[in-house]
Amino acid sequence: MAWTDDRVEVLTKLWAEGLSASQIAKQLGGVTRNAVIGKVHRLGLSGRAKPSRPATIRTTKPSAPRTRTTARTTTVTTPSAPARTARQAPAKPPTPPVEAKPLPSGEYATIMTIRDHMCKWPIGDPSKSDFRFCGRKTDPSTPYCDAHSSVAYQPSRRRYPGQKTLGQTTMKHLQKR
DNA sequence: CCCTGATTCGC
DNA sequence: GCGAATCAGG
Repeated sequence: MAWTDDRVEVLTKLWAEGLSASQIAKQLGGVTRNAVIGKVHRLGLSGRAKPSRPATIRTTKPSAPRTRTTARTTTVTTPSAPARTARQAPAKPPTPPVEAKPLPSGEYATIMTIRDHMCKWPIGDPSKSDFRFCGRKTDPSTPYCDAHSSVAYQPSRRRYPGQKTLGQTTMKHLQKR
């Protein structure tokens, strides 16, 4: 399929809107995302919202030795006691009553800012960069705030027949895979 | 493994 | 000019 003027127009528009190449390709139809990207480059509009990102320097030369110019240790100033790793995902066996809610105050705790007495309920995907902790105030005895404690330690309502419900005796349920 | 864009190069 | 193949990264 040829790049007609109006198709290019659509491409340009969608690209400017921030759609991904594959999405644009899907919408245009008849082209792959590679085609879209290729066209985008040929049109000279490769980087759209590039806040201070001159160009992703890429040594793409099969025969060219790669010069690794890395080594950049981020200096981290951790106040005091390092936050213990908050593990254990929500774990929704029978019924996930409440999902993790962001802070009402709009604040979030990151792995950097989490401290003692801050709720360590995970919010988001730990593998993502937007991973946060609840961060609300907690009792000294619990890693979670009230709301999240009630979720985390919820006594399994309906257990299998023959098994008694065990209240909140599960402080140390490790999750293994 | 899914996705993203970037680049190369034969067509 | 085009875009598949490939690469590099998230």
